[in-house]
Amino acid sequence: MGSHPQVSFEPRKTPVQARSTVTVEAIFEATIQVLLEVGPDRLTTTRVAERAGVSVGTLYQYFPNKQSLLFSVMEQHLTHVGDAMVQACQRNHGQRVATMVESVVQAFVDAKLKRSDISTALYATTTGRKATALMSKVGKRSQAACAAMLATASDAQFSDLTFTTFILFSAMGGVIRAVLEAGASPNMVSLLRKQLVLLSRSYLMSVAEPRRSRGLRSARSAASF
Amino acid sequence: MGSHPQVSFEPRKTPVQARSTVTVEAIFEATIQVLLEVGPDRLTTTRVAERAGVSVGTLYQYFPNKQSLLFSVMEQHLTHVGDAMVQACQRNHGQRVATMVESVVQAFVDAKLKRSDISTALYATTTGRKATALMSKVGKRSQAACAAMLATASDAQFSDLTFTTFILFSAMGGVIRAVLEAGASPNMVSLLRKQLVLLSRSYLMSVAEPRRSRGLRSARSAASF
Amino acid sequence: MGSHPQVSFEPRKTPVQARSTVTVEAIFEATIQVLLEVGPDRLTTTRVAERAGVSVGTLYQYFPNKQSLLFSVMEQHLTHVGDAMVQACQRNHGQRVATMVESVVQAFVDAKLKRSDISTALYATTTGRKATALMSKVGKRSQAACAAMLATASDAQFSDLTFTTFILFSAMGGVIRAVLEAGASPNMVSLLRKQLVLLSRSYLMSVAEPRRSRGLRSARSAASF
Amino acid sequence: MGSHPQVSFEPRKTPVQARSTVTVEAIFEATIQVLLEVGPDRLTTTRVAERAGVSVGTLYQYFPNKQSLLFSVMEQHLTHVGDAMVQACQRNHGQRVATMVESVVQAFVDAKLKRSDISTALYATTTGRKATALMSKVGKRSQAACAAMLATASDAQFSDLTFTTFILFSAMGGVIRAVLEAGASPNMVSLLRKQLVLLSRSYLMSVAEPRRSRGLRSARSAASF
DNA sequence: CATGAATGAGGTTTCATTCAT
DNA sequence: TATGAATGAAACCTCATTCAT
Repeated sequence: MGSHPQVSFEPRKTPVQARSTVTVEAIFEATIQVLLEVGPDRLTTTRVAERAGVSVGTLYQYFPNKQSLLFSVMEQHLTHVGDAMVQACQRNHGQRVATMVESVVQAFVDAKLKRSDISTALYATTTGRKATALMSKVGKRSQAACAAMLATASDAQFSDLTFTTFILFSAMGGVIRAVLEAGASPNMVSLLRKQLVLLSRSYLMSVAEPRRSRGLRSARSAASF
Repeated sequence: MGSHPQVSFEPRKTPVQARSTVTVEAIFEATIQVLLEVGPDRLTTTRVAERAGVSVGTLYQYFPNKQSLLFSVMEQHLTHVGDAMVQACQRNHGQRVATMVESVVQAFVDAKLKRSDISTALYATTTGRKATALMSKVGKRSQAACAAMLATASDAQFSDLTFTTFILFSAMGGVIRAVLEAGASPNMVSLLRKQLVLLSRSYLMSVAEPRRSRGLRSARSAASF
Repeated sequence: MGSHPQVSFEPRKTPVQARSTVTVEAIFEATIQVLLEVGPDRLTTTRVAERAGVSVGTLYQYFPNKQSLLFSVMEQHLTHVGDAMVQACQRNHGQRVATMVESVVQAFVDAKLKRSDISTALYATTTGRKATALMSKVGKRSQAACAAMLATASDAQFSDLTFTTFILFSAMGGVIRAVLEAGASPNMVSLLRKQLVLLSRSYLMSVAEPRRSRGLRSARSAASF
Repeated sequence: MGSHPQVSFEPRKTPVQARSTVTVEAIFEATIQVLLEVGPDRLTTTRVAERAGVSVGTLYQYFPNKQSLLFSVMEQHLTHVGDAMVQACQRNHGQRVATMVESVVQAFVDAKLKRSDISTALYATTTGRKATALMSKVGKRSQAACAAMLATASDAQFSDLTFTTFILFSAMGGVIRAVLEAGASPNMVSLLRKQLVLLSRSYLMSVAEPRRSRGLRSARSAASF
């Protein structure tokens, strides 16, 4: 069956000089704006260039084709989100599960909402093998960091963290997406945080085994909520 | 910000005659196939018609434009899934939460996986306000049915079921999507079912209040998993 | 080293219906005209379509790309010329060399000059591997026919006809090309014919061995220099 | 009919300084290479500059536009070939026709094959009035030199040398071109030389009148067929 | 003088949609 | 009603050329 073949993709030149960096940044920003304003179907390279205040030619100096532009924008955003997640996870090694969950959810929601326009714009762009692969790759990185963190939980232990974090992140991702697509109002957001914490914590606890080594009361009973 | 203006949309004629139904069905099927084979960007009405074994002209007899075709395909699929969900919910009024969860997850996974090709194909098409609106609308129907069901749970009661089911379905949707995009292998699927049950049950229990009226053991302690 | 990669090439649909044939013919003719008027560098598909009185879209229904259009025009012309040559050769089996030469030169000059505009136009298009390959292929056919004919000459025999006819045709081709590019006036043309006959006949006789079976004076000794 | 208008053309500055000469030479060489690697359609000034190890700007210091670059490359090559021919002709005044032919063919083949890559590359560039005119002009010079030489032949005399040499050179040119395009193998080349000698000599003898003053056997009667 | 980022006109190609047959 | 040839607006992308640094 099909595989939606696509083309090269590597950005054409890495902008080293100051002017170039500015240009590329403007193009990125313009892409988001156009995406939000007219939608992905009617996003044209000309429109993006126009909005960025450069000529099409300039755009094509940095991106070999339209796909690569969209891909780069996506990559940048996902990398930002991923970085935030990884850091949050690293900061919480050794904590109790509840604390971990709190931090990770916090980081996730913050990262997504900081530029919620970008997140929203990109949902419409998640097309094609490359995009899926990228999302998956970046997802894996966060999940791995999270798994590493959870392995150090002081009050629980897990048997298949790779799969568990995959489920966890997919679920969180689905929820955030739905909320953003519904148009997130501020108080919706605070509700969102709470629910994501509940969702994540209860799921993790339900798949956890109590940590026996400490000879204390079962971690499970500790999570007596 | 923008609003991605789109065009008319209603299917052009209701296929009452037998032949029409066959034709429309062939067009639907062809759409899915083309979507999977060449991707949404390169899906053309001509290609779909060709694959369906009719001429473009004929296609345009049943759908006023390309968008309406895609919209109809999506609608049909989502309606199928929605129906399955609603029925599953109706069948489980008055049951215990655990039973409800089991049934709903079962119905959801079955519906999505029965034609997982369609689900996958459509993820690539979820574009534009209309599509989002449709998804939201169909989602609401299922969520409402689910909420109605949960309200009758014999062992728990919930305070904000509208919001709770929204979160629940978003989470399940996110997980299924991730699994399908990762390429669902059969044993991945059975794992999926179990995890979705865990995820859903633990979340619901964590937001439930025990049903006091029946004077029985607290529902919460019942969820002692 | 390089190979000037090119793309597909097969004409897109074979025009079976009357209308289509007319359209394709118009496009061919328009191509020649544009080629002659503005030269190959400034030949654009839009211009060709315009001149042919159809829309660009129509042009692209029959030719997948610009190259394929030019290629087809070339192919048609070369095939015509080739056919003429082959027929001339077949008509002269068993004749004396002088007669053969006369006929072949006649056919060659006639074919090239009948639509000298096309010949001229195409010289500017002989670019890329495919084009060279086509010329070579069509050339080989004529050369083979000529070789077959010469093998039956009543007054001479040849040892390496493949190579001999290759040289012969290359030489004739070079001369015709030069004359056309110089802008062939009518009396230039009649001179051309005579010189080509001289050139061809003297070359052939100089590489011929006398046909011994007839027991007459050796043709070779006649070519004493 | 059309006239393929083109632009200015004179190289922008005569490279007197040593560095300039080196640069220009590098650009010439790069042009050939690019021509051979990607073909004339995809030859870009940027690519040539890159390959030459200079910036586009620099290239434009020496050539006012792309055409002029190609023209210059062609001119240089044709001038080389032409010089070689003229010298060969001058060295053979007063010789017998057979000797003359031998020398001229030798010079021609050597000149073309010394840088057969250039010859091949340029076949793809022979486009536009200017180019044709240049070829014609350089051709005329060689032909004139050859005519002058033939006029001094010790064993034959010719009535219309201008036309005769035109035919002769066109024929030789056609043959060399065909051989180069077929991909000249070394032993093909040696065959080529012999055949060109045969072709040229027999043609010249067939159009020659015997030189009566020397009272020898008539060359014409030898061409008895 | 050299550089190479920026320009933007213009070329190629696609594809939703119509309409005469 | 079905067909599919024709349409042409509009998208993508290239590349000769300039000019500020």
